[in-house]
Amino acid sequence: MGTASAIRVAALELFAARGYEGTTMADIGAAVGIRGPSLYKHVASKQDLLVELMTATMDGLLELHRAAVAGTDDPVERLRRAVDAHVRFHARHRLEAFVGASEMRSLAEPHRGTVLGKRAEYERSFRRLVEEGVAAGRFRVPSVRLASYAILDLGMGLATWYREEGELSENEVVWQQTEFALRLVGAE
Amino acid sequence: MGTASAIRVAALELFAARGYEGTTMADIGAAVGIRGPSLYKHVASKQDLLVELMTATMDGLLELHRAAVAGTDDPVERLRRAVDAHVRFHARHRLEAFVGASEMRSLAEPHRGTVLGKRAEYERSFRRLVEEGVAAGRFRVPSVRLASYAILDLGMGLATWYREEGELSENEVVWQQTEFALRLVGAE
DNA sequence: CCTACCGATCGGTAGG
DNA sequence: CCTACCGATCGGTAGG
Repeated sequence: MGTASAIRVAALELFAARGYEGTTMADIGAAVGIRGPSLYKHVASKQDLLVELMTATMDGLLELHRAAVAGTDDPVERLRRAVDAHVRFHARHRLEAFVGASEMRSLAEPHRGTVLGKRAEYERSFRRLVEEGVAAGRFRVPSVRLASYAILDLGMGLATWYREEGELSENEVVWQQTEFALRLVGAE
Repeated sequence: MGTASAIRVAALELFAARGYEGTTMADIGAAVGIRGPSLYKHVASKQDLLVELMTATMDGLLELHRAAVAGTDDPVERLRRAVDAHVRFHARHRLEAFVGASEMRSLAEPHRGTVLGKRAEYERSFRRLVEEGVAAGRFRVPSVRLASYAILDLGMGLATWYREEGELSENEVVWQQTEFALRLVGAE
């Protein structure tokens, strides 16, 4: 692993544990065995570390999402695959998801706007999946918007309590959350 | 409204918008029309503002929860009332819930341990409600723990996207989320 | 990759 | 409730 990527990993863990404002460049340097000022040979700034982390996270999530829903036309199966990708991503990238949700305020413009735009696009896509299922008579929900928020919240919440060392394997959690999502929309 | 409570309101809004570390005592003072140092006539420290905010939030949530489940023995109705209280609290106290979830790391010991203990107690109580329903044959869930986490996550997520000015009233959101929770546990 | 350092900012205190 | 100020800390630069 190169120094630059070791720095990114250290920054992610520290941002998650202490927050962006609570993390110093000296902290990040110490985590990879160098002094704070030496970091500037590898990264442009502390803010740049946050920008890269948050945009890469949203890009990765969107890419997985598009691949997941591209394979089939059946509304139930499309939602199932989208939830699978959503939950799996949040289980595998807990820290990224947590930082992404809690450090939006530390992200400067114009990057903040970019990330918010991608997040809105992701939400719209999920809403469309629920709409398709309703239109096809396969889902029954009181509100499409609330149902899609609820499904997204299942995955985001997971990022706060899931632990790799826990008693539940990733596949078990993914399966159960997918089941919850399908129950939630009244899938038939 | 007294100065002390105006200060608490301002601190809550600023902690939610900029984070605890990103908020200065001068910011809080400016929000109530005084200078930073003058705050110390009303509060002990910046940390004390966070401690009061987070403990009061968890105490309020626990109190509402206990009152909600005390009125009936029917498992379905008990869960319905608990979810109602949970969702309503998170709709009415969005900022408190958001700060409570994102600023745990800024809370110093021993208060951090106290708040974590209360949160664990709250989670256990919800888990027990789901267990009761399963034991009575009224719920069908693959995992009691995951189902209760999922229900709790519905309310916590709401704190990030709910807006009082939005198109959905508090009662509508509460009703729909309660419906989602009951679907989630396969209530009969 | 380091030390030395700059300019700015912070929480909190002194003293009125 | 204020100004003046302390001691500490921060992100980033200079210069090697």
